[in-house]
Amino acid sequence: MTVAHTRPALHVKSLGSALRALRENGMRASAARRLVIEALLAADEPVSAERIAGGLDGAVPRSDLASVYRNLETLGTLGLVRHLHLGHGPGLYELADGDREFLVCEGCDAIRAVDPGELDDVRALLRERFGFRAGFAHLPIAGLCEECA
Amino acid sequence: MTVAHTRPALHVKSLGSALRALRENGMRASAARRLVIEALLAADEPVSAERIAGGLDGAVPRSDLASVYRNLETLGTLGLVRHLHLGHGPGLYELADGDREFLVCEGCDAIRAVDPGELDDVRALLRERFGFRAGFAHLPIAGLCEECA
DNA sequence: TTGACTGCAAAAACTTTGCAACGTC
DNA sequence: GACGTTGCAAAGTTTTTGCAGTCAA
Repeated sequence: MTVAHTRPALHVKSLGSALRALRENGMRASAARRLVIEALLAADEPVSAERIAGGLDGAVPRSDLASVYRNLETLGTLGLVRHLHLGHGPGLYELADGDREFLVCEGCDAIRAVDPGELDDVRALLRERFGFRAGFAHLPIAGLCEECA
Repeated sequence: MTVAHTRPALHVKSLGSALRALRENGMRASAARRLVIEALLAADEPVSAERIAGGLDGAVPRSDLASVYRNLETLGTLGLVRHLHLGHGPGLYELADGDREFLVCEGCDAIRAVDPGELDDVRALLRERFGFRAGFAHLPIAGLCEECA
């Protein structure tokens, strides 16, 4: 693993483009990796490693959990996959082209996904005040939704 | 555990006030609970359950890890203790009167604590735009600090 | 005296690692 | 053919649970 830790997201649109990105970085386009990418393409929301290995309830073939973790990590360092924590429970993963950011309600656990632009002035305010570049894709904004407040 | 899940923070200033809050809610002021509260008073930063049970390097007596977890949970439902996640690693705990909120840099893992008022207009913006009451004490704002950006 | 609470032990939940066999380049 | 990668098993880390005994009210 000689790949730099932080990379710009690569915006994967298809299995093919992801496999190409792997090969361009000197890694192999193995069957196990194909499966992880297919699962993430099939899921329309962030999913756990366990769920990917389980085949997303039949949407893709089941696979080995340890390999799934290893490949999520590998794909992450390439910038193809992003790791998220929405509340408790296991870590979740999504393709990096899903550029949404998240608000989670700590009252009812509802997750609201918003497009990146919608948080730009929140980001601007934080940058101006603290010199801090905030991102809400890995860690969401936590709080209370309208109903729970 | 018949206590409501969400409560206003109780602002514990001393061991005595915390024990009083326990008794007023029909719970017992046991030695194990005293120890957890003493540890949190002694720590000047969020600490893990493991570290509390370990006695904070001699600052307080060691105690049983399972009981520490149980009591952190209990004190949490009373609003005396808050549970935080700053990055990876174990969950952290602090007294609820430590009302600071956090920014964590995902580049260098630096944690910056800020006073609650400093994020009020970020909060106002989020409330206006999304009807969402954000809080950054349980989950911090993640991003990149000035040096890492 | 009563039953909430404890400490210990065991297990559950999540993730990582070691290693021989395998499959991609 | 070389070696990156896999699948299985085992272990690591963090948190929860069961239970008989203990202690606060």
